[in-house]
Amino acid sequence: MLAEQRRNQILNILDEKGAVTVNQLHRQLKVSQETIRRDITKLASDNRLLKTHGGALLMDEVEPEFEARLEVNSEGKKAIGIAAAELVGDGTSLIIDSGTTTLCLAEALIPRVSLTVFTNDLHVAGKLAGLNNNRVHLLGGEMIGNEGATAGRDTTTMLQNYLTDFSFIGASALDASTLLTDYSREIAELRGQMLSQAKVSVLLADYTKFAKRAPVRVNHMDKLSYMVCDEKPSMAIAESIANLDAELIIAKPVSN
Amino acid sequence: MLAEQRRNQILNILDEKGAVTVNQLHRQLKVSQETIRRDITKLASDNRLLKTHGGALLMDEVEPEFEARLEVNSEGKKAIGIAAAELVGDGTSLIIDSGTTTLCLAEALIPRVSLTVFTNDLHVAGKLAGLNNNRVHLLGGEMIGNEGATAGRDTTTMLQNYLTDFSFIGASALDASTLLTDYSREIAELRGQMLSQAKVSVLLADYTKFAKRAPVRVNHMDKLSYMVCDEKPSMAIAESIANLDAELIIAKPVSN
DNA sequence: AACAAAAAACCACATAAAGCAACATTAATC
DNA sequence: GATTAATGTTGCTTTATGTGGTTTTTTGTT
Repeated sequence: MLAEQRRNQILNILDEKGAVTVNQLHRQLKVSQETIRRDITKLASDNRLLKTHGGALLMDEVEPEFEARLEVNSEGKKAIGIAAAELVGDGTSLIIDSGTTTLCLAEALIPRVSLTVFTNDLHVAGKLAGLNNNRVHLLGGEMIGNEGATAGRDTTTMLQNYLTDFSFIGASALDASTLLTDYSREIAELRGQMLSQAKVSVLLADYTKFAKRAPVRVNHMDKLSYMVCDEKPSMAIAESIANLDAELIIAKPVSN
Repeated sequence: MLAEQRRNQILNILDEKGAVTVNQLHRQLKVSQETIRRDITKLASDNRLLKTHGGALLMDEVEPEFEARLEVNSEGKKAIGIAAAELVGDGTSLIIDSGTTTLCLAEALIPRVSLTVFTNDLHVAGKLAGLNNNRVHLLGGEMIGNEGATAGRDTTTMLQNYLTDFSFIGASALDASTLLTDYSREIAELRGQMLSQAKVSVLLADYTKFAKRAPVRVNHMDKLSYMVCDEKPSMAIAESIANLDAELIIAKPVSN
């Protein structure tokens, strides 16, 4: 039997049963367990099924875009969120950028009371609005793709009116020489402005963003006070951050 | 049985019953209590359920308030949304107000392409953004309560910059003499402005809003072109609408 | 409020199953 | 026949689960 044929058969069996084990397939298809594993790994990498310990499951249809991204290093992001939240006291004012890491920060800020929050992220806004006497302001503007966030001229214009105690910005790519960069001009400009509108500016970057570079540079990096990450960055990056007079905080992984 | 499969089953059982104990699952799924506990811990860390002493609970769904309100006359609101959407062609520009009725409109607008949308409702924005070449602009401003919407000075200021083909506004209360009224100044002002920033303005009001009065009046009602509702309103209201030179559209209930 | 008993949760360890990686073997392709 | 891709084998590592003992929470009773 052809390998590809066998993989199709795996999918068929899976469709019927909803779940299969490696052993089941090994017996039924008369190939070694290793081969079955390799098949499952391949099918999973093509998003045809869900690989799990011992076998595979049918994919349950979920919005892959946002959900999947949330899963990328979610432990690290949680840790960063918790560490960054420790900087924030009750009653302070914050700018919070869009993204999954900043969403973890928002999650960690739930216990705080009387926060004044400005954000361009719908999920962040939803998480903190109507809670503990918080005042949450959503930065208007054009919705960008499927991110659940706004950016653009309206966004930066509205942000100009507000000066806060803290700003927390996310990262798309960070390298030692160009520092922070982004894939779109709108987001890069917004982040640059967020940096310059707060007394204390904090960059949240998990290690998956290190040593990458995107086309548009983020300005005002000299306003940075802290960078929070989940792993020690390279010597070069650490030095660049130190040169900005910013303090590096390595978040300890959460134990759960 | 696969571990992951078992976890899914836990969620299914939980969905039915709303709450489960460790012992119950232990007996039903034939694994040790400790394993059940580990499953529950894992599921809880993924935010799939709420871990408690002795078992687990269903996560309280997003804002019960909002969900509950969505249920009030949802059939009527759906019908209104579909009828109102028929006014809208591809490529047009719209202002869409916040609320459950306007969310039904957004739902009904999903098949349209190349819309330019301005809205202060996060759910509406999320529903139409990143779809069919639409451009969706979120009106910034302060988040009001748990509504998932913005209002206030920033919102009206931003709205001022935009003139559209249509505006669709919701209703809190509608009676024959004062016409449209609201419970907060911010929302009343926003709705008034929405009315005056579009060529064609449409009021969406299901029958539960009829013959009610709230403290703050909505201005610019003379700009109204259509009112869409799910039941014939009283003679008095119909007359008031007619006096505004607006056309009354009674939406036919959807059959499903 | 203080206490005791029962239930549940937690922890550390043991074991079995599954996964992984390197290498060997076979089959297919040129 | 040489090269490459696919499969199988083997030894080691990781994960999942159960067990027994200890600690914490809950609950009922003074």
